[in-house]
Amino acid sequence: MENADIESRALDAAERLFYEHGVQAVGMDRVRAASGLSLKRLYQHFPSKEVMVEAYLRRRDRRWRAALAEHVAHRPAGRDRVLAVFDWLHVWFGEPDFRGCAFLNAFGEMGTGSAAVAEAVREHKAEVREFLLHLALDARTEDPELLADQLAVLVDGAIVTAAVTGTPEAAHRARAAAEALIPATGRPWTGR
Amino acid sequence: MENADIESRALDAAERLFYEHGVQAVGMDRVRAASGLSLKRLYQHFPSKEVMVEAYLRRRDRRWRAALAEHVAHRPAGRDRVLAVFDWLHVWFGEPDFRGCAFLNAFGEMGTGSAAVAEAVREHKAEVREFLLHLALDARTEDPELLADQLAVLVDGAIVTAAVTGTPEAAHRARAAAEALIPATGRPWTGR
DNA sequence: TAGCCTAGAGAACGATCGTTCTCTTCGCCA
DNA sequence: TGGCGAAGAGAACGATCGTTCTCTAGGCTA
Repeated sequence: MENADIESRALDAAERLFYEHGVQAVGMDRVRAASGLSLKRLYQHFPSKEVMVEAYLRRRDRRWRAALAEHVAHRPAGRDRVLAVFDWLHVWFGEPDFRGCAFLNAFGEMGTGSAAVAEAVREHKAEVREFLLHLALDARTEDPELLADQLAVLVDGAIVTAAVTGTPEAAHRARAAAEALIPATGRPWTGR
Repeated sequence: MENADIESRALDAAERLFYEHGVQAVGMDRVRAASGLSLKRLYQHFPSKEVMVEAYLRRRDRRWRAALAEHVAHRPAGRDRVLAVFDWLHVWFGEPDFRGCAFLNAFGEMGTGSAAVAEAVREHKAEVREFLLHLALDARTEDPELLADQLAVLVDGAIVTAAVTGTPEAAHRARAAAEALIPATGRPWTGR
């Protein structure tokens, strides 16, 4: 078996378990059972649980942002594309295994205990904010930096609200708020 | 020693430890050492760790909402009072021991593992949303229910963003977003 | 003062944690 | 075919988890 296959299998199991139950609640033996790999092999590729958690978060970050980017790319650049972020969130919130933000959950658990995990979470949030900044720039808004920060707050707020309430409605509320933050000119990308 | 004193001492230690390090990362023996109480006494008042965690969350909920309400009560009812919520958040975010939302952190850790904890978190968020609804009603806004939902999203978004970034700036961004959501009439509470 | 009852501290329990080690099995090359 | 090296499963390690139990010390009553 290839190294990449092994790591993929391990992270598939780790992601499912860590995301559903939390990191601390899942032991390495449970990852072993779910992945079908031996403990020895797991520790060959991830020298400690902390490394595995970090790898889980970094892979999820790439996939999560890629899925979001892929979704909004289908809309024309500008205001619509910004709002499409919240449509994508709404779909995600409705998935049966949705359990909030994996990064915020991990940060809450291990933020003070693991610098590596905390850094991975910070980087994820910074990347998302960067992505939102690009959308804000494309929409030719007055203050793209401010809008990016505000969108980031709305996105995270919607995620945690949806997780706690158990309904995807927060995405619609956040979308409506975002609409109020973006000047609704007819063709915002042409300048004025 | 009175029962109330014992529970207070226990919860003081539990709150400090659980909030700083997370619930799962802190053992009962650590609560015992920090509180100066015996393990036996702790279990007399809290028959299990889960009960203690729930008590910690419920007491923190009361104090947190009381502190917020006390702060905004100093502003005149209406738009200013809504925005004062974010000023209070900014002060909170700047405190050295700020580590995000105790409820969201606990929910991420034990949301699927403890129904009692999950319920306490849901109730806290519902109470906060109810408080925001009262502010929205006092501000005579067009759609108070929608505004309350949006403010709740902004509040939670600001909290988690401040926790991850380590700066209180998110409160200002959320406040600016809230300003855009509230029609800036001269005296909004008079109707129009 | 003698005996009893409560409550204290913390040792100990079984389970499980992250991690390591042993022991067996299997495939490869001379 | 016989011997060797790598890799498999899972037992075992010490630590720590939540929880319970033991043992001792002290205050109250007769």
